Amino acid sequence: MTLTELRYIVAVAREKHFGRAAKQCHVSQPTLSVSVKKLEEELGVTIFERGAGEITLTPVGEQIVAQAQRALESADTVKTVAEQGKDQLSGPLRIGAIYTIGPYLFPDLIPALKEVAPDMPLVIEENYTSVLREKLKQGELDMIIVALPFEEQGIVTLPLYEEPFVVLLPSSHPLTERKTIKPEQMEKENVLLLGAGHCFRDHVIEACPDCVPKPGLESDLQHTVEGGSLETIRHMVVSGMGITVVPCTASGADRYSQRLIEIRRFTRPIPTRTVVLSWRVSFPRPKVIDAMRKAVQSCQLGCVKMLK
Amino acid sequence: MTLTELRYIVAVAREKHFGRAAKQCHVSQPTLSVSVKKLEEELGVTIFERGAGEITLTPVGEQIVAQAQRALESADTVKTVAEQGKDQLSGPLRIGAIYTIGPYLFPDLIPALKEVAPDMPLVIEENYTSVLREKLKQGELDMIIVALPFEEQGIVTLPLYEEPFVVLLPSSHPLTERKTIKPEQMEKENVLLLGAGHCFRDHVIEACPDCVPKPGLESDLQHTVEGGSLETIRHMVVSGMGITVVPCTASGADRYSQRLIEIRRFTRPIPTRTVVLSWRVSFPRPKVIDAMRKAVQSCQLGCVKMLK
DNA sequence: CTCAGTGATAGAATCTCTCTATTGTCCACA
DNA sequence: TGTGGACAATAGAGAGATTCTATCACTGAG
Repeated sequence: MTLTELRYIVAVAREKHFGRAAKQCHVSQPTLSVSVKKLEEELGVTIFERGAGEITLTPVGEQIVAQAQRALESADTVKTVAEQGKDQLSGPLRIGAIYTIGPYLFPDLIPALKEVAPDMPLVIEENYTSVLREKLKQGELDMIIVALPFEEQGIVTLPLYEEPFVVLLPSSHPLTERKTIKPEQMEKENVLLLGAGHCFRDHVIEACPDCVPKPGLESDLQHTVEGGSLETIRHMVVSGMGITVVPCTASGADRYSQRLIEIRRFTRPIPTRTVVLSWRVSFPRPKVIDAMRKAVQSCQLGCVKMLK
Repeated sequence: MTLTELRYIVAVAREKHFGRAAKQCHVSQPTLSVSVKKLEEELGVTIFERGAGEITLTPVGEQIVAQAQRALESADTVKTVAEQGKDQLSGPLRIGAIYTIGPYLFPDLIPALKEVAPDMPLVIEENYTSVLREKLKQGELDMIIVALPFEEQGIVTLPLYEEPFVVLLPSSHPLTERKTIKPEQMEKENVLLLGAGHCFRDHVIEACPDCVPKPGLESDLQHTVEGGSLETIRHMVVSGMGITVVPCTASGADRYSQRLIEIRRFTRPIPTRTVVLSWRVSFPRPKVIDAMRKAVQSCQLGCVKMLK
């Protein structure tokens, strides 16, 4: 049984005439005759009574044609669904970002995305790079926003922007005297760090190798804030427990009074991280990628340098 | 788009694996790959994301597969409907009979039919041969029961039984003295006849040509009972208005007391009529024909001679 | 770095579908 | 009683689609 055959019997039932039905189906009359007969044989039922005069439907035939119409309708709906869903910007999109990007990017990014793709529901997740990497590969996430280095087979990575790091100091800290800070000047400071797993921890260690104790070495200063977030660390800076380094978007420049916390840029060369967008090579919605790029570029991140 | 393609995508969506899906569909894996791709191209959307690991459904793909399942179900229902309707003895059957048969045959025939085909609704009609003939040809009736002669192109005629004619006399009539009656003995009698159009009128005229006035000839006796039925005529016989000839099944032998009406057989050769069953050669329910024959033969018509 | 697993691709064989041409019936008209 | 027209069925050929086997390309594991 094929959809074509069903179309044929519906046409014959409507026209009660093989010739006219054939014309409507854009096929020849023999084609119709043969197809209808074939279907009748397959079903084991006579659908039409071909008499001298008009063609009539048998009692079974009537039921069959009615059901055939329903089936054709269902099949047509498949096309409709496809047509409606053709818009790649309509299905849900699952985005992930690392902890040190999400809270500072999403508030700008999500409205921007809603602008270019208003019908695309967004599912947001924040996590470690390693977790995001796996979820992306497994198809549990469609796109992730992480920081370089990030290499993965079958994953495409597109640089979005370069983000300078800044130093956060308590207002009373001696270093506030300086306009820009060199990593070496922080050597003796208690530099608060995120826990292991946060890639930004590694970035900071790379930027000021001497600010933190060497692995395995004991230290009386508690540098690492396990399970903490940049926000936690900032609060700790405010309360004088140390200084820290954060990506500029996390500086909270717009949220804190200068009386509590001071922000200082690094002396050139300024340490930065490159924020990238990644997706599976097989991800089949190129328009979504484009929309995402546009949305990121339209974000007012101020301190960052948009790429491309 | 074909039902096969829909089956394929449903299988792939279920198995999330082309190889296993191919096995389930009893085709090779390339067949599936090509078919799915073809459908995707036709619909203009990507249904599956073929990544490194498991195959996943795109948002559109999920909707499409769901709708495809519904379409397949509808198509399957066509088969179910056909299967259920295969029983030729289940659809309604429209039977016609002439006025001089219906009232005497149906009371026996209908219960007999219900016996062999309990699920076949019956639609009954009584009319003149000419009307039944047209309705049969037009497909408004499926089978008719008439008396010979009955010839028609495209119509099959099967003799059912031979029915002798009998004479009905008022109890006081001189002819009641005789055990059997010869047509010539009725020459002077007022023989009551059905109106034109009733084939039985012609049968009687053929049986006793001399009992009725020649066409065009005036007669002081009113022979023809226009618009009447055999029942009307019998009542007229009872009330002494004349005698008549009826088919034996219409003699009412079982319903009238002998004090009111007398029944006499004809002297041999007994005039008879042959009652036949007719249907269009194209009528597609042979089992119904068989059921009808069986039902007629099981009727307790007493006086008639069943054929074959 | 090789091997197993998986989906895509290529080319050939087969099957199916559709077409044109024709036949067979029925019916209307003369 | 033919005769022509309308209509569906049938026959045979050609085109197109489907499916197969064999192979390739890619990924991930040991």
